[in-house]
Amino acid sequence: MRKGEETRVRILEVAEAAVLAKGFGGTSIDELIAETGITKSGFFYHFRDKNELAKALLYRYIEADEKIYDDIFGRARELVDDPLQSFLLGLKLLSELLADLPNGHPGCLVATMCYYERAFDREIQAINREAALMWRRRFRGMFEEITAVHTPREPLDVDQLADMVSTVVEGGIVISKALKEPRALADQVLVFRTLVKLLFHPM
Amino acid sequence: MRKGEETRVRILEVAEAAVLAKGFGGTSIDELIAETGITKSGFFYHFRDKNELAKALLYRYIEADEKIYDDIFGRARELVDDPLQSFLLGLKLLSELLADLPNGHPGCLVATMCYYERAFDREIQAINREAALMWRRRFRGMFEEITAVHTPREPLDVDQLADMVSTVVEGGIVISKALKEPRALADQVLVFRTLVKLLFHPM
DNA sequence: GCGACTCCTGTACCGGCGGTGCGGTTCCCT
DNA sequence: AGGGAACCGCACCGCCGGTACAGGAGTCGC
Repeated sequence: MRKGEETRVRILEVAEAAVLAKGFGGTSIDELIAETGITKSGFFYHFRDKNELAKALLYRYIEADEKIYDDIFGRARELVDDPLQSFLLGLKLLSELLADLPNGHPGCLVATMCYYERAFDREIQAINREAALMWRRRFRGMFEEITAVHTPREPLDVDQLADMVSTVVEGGIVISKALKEPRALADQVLVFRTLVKLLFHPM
Repeated sequence: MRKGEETRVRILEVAEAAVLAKGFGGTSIDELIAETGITKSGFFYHFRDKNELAKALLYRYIEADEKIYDDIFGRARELVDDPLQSFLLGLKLLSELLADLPNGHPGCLVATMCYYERAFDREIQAINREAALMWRRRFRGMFEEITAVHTPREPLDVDQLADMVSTVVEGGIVISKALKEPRALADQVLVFRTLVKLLFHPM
């Protein structure tokens, strides 16, 4: 890794923590450069403006997020053959991972950007939309495999069912933060897991 | 209503729309007073600082939110005797209400404040927590009534089940905003409704 | 060894924003 | 007529995002 790349990553790390804690508008560049140990000029060498910082943060976050899902559900796929059982195991692993976060989930950058909407340019909104669509595609694929083997007790649109995974995670993060109960998120994932299990439970 | 109260409410209305659209940090006081047609001094006559504006916004929002839930689930309770059927009807009515919002759900202020955390004082965090607990109490009451009559096919904690309603709404809002599909929120509520129906479906 | 490029630092400056302070002024209520 | 509620007007502060530009240290190929 080149030296410039190192600095860039360091800025992004500091910025991600700050943005998730205080929101994007609540995070000042002065504060970021103080903690990173560079100057303002240095910051603007790496990012044209705050908007470009947001973009870089989002890309980084989504990439890491995708990797986590790849790992968890990939491992679940290896361990269990049946797509339903594999998905349920994946949710269990996800729940455990979320429960093990020391200070609770730090928050989702996609959600943060959603609640900042008009202050950003269209490109960021497009990235955000693409992230949500990636989640949808991922879980729709799983539900398609499941419905190929198991008949749901009630007919449900696979896209909507897939979105429900994201909904539960995003909603769980909000409720968890509001309640100041870090466990809540992991619990919500488990409740959803039980409901999915019931949906495909043989008559 | 006194004249001062009128102005105060007008500021709050303008502020709520702006905050939900651009986040709290992205909303400037100058912008609020321009749209409200008062001066900066006038604004600070009503609110000591931006923090107090946030508090007033939250109180107002939560009150309106509670009223909506009271109306919807109160009406559902009148129309149907069985607590399960009544709750399912309530979710249906809620879904319809959400689907009829012309530009989609404007966003939840509680969630906005969650993603702004450390920038606010403890009081606001406490109000936020209280809002989430109010939701929990409301829906736990309903699930207790339901479980008194119907046996769930899987044992689930009533608090966690109650939180699931808030989770689906909050998560649905985020996903809906990210996808730029206003329908998504209403659909997620309906998917949740189907899952609850299955949970209490007789064997 | 030289030039070019990367990766910054330093300094100066701008306008917007949150916020303070304080001296009016208008209008309604008693 | 007096007083408080509900503002207006204006001056001022420090922080923040952003611009502009000059310069310097290290690295690389030639």
